[in-house]
Amino acid sequence: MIDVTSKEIDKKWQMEWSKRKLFEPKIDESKKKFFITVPIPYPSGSMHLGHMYTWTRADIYARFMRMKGYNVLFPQGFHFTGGPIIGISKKIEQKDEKTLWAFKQQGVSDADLKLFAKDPRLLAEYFTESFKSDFKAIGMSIDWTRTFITSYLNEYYSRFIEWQFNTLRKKGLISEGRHPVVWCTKENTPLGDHDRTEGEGESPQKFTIIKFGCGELIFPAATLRPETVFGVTNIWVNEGAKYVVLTMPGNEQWVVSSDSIKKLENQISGAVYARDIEIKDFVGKTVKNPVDGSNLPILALDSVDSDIGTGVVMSVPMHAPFDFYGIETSGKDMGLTPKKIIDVGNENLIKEAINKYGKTKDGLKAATKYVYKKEFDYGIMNKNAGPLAGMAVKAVDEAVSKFLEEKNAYAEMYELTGKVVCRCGTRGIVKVLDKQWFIRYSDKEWKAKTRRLVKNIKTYPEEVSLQLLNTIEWLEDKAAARHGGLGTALPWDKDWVIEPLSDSTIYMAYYTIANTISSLKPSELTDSALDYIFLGKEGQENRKLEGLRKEFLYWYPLDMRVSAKELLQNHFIFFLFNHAAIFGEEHWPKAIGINGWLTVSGEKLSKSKGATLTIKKGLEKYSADQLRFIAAAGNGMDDVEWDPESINGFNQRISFIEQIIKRVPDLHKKSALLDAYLLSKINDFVSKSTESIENFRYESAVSASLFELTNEIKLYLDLGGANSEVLTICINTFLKLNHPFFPHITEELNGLMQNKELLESSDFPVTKTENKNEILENELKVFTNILEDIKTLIKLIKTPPLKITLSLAKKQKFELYNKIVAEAKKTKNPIEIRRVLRSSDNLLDRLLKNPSKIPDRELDEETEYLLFSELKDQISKTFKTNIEIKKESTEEKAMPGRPAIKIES
RNA sequence: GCAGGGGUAGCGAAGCGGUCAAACGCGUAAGGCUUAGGACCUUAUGGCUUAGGCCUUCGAGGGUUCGAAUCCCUCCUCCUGCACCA
Repeated sequence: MIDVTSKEIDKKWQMEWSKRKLFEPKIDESKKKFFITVPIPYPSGSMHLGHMYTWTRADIYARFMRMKGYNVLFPQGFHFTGGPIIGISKKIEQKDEKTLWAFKQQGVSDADLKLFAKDPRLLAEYFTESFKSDFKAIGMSIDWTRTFITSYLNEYYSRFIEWQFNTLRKKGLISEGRHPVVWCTKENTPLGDHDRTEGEGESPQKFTIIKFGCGELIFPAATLRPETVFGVTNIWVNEGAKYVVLTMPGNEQWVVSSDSIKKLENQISGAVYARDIEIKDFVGKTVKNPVDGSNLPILALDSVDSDIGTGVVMSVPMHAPFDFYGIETSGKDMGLTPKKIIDVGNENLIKEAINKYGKTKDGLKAATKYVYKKEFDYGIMNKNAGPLAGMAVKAVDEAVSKFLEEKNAYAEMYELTGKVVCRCGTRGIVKVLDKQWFIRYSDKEWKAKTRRLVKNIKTYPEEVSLQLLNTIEWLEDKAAARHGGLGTALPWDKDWVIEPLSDSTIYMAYYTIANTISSLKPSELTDSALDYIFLGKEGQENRKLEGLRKEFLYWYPLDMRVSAKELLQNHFIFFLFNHAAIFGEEHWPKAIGINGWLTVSGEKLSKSKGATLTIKKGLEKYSADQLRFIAAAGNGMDDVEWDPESINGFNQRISFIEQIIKRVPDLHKKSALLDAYLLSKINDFVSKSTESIENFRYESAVSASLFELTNEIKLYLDLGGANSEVLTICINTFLKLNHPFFPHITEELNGLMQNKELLESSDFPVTKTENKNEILENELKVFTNILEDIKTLIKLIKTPPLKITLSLAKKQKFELYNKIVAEAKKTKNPIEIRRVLRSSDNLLDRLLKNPSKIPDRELDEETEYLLFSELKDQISKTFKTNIEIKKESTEEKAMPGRPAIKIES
């Protein structure tokens, strides 16, 4: 018996493939090429089952295409670019317990940890090697001659990235500008989601500042709804808060809450603290409304949050519940006259909202949300709104800022959508980075080009394409560089390092030359040399570059890129954009395959969670193929649950096949119809399996090739089939169909079959239409149904049967039956069928009685009879009794596909 | 909030207008084999029946159709992404 969990078998075949260099393809003009990749992983920890899920999916495709006769390239590099490796190294140095625990879980020794603390590069290299050995151990058919790492640690790669950015810049797709980021003022770094203890997902939101003059001073009110300035009645401040004066560009003196100093200083260059003021002194004074020059009182209101915006708020009671309520309480006796400036077809919107949600803080918040949404969606500016009158609120944005600018009353600032706290404990703010390099993904022409690319790409599953197109719509400029972290410096501004999502967009092209590039010195890899290799720009031809150019032309474009869904709207979209910008249309990628996440007992495998389910640990318990059975867990983008118990099913099928292989030489019985049936039926599994693999539906593929196919062989044997020729065909088909999924064990069984050729070098099975016999398949189904029926009947009778008579329906009945079938293939509407057939036969009534059970499978009287006759002895044996098969029976109950059963006991 | 994808038996997962009580797998139960366990084999696994039958289900509620898990509308709920983070 083969030990299914054996690692020996894994190693044996891995060595065999490697010895024959089956995964190190060379240019071969006689073969069609197929180039497939998975995004480069970041080697900051061990590979876990979640990784394996994705890579196995790619490997299966690679092996499948290889068997289909393609010259397949499946390379794998590693991403060193970014901050975390350095961060982790630091944490180890600081002896952070969580980090140390996670690495010890992964089997890292204390000595190695010491090295990691000293040099982050050693950490990355350690896990690169760890990934590589895991990839090998689970049988990835990767070409390791083309592996590489990114960042300045690889001069060749850095040159490649410099070339990419120079090229983008020449095309006008790089720009310099201002950019708001969430920022920690203590650590002086941007706060990504992962750097926060609170406020994940919160982002900068633009506020308009409207400047209200008060003598020499300005009260800047921050608002999300500048159009309501036409309905402003007063200004709110919070008497309990501290206020200060800031000197702004143009020597303006702004009165703002002290909480907003840092924000404004970080956002508006030139903003400087001038002095403290006592806000109480201003309550009761007036400011000028920039819109019409009218005087508005400054009033105090407790609910004004000095921490949001500037701490100065304009009050628009008819359109803001807080203000409405504020006027009712604090501004009662001021004689203010609220003005309505937006019509939504409901005069009492604001009152109703407040009544509905209540006057508590939360109630007013909800009411605000409600009112804002209604007014934004349906509101029209009315005649009180000056130059905006008649415009939809939705469309008013540009006009209002222009209007305010003309009055010199406009400024802007950013506020967070919610509270953010850095890991260091500091409250996060929005900072506007003045000089930042962007990739201009907002560029209209570029978007159009990328849209065209996406429309021509094949995606699995199909919905991915829609998602990509939608992402193109909202995508904005992306900051492409930062300070610190590993990477490649911007070629024209060496202070900046190109950030990780931007230096990993076109490296698939680099694979094509990664194995031969060392024939050059990095310095020989000039922009014009790269222009020649990748873009075919003339003038740089020389013998050394010729070979690289050839490699690129042979392997590119990329035929398939595989990954999990979380990369879709970031990495993938950039990958597509950059290809559209840099490469000729003939080198645009062809297809994308996206999968969901692997969950284990309902939880997804993240880096921290994955620490306990590493490949290494998996391999202690299971063989590579048993683990690869993971890939059979799902079909589309949904998350899939991996149940280790299901491996039992895999083991069973493998040992079943092994047993059959051992028995085959002794089986020499021929059964005309049964043999023909199996050869016909096997086509179903070949086509289902092929189609499913092609569409990345591995669940379905394995279901067909591993389970349904063996079930069919079982049935064949149970019915007395014993033809070694037929079984040999079946087993060979089984091995080939399953080889992409379970390459090791199938090679082993293939050896047991004494086949000379490795499966890895064999052809993938194709359907043999000449063997297809649908009527026979239908009739066999009839037969197995009858067996079931007899079984239940015998159970009912409770005494052993003496004789069973099976009476087959008359030929005329079959004819009418098949007429119905022919009609049912067009429509199953019983009224229609009846109209066409117009027979008074009561068989018609019976068959059409239940519309959902109208037969649609063709049957044949002769075949039915021959099949039952051929298998007659088998029935006798099963039920230990005599069987009589009657043809052309007058038995009323006998129906086509449903012989009448008579049991004598 | 915006965009995309889901919600089917104890679990995983097919089906995407008509033999659907629901493929396939796991699990569970009974029986066989075995000294025993495991493995393996057989049978069962929505309900009610018991001469090959019927009924009810596919997140909830409506609608279209001779016919809907499948198409349309509303709602509930879960997953993913939303950018300087790999």
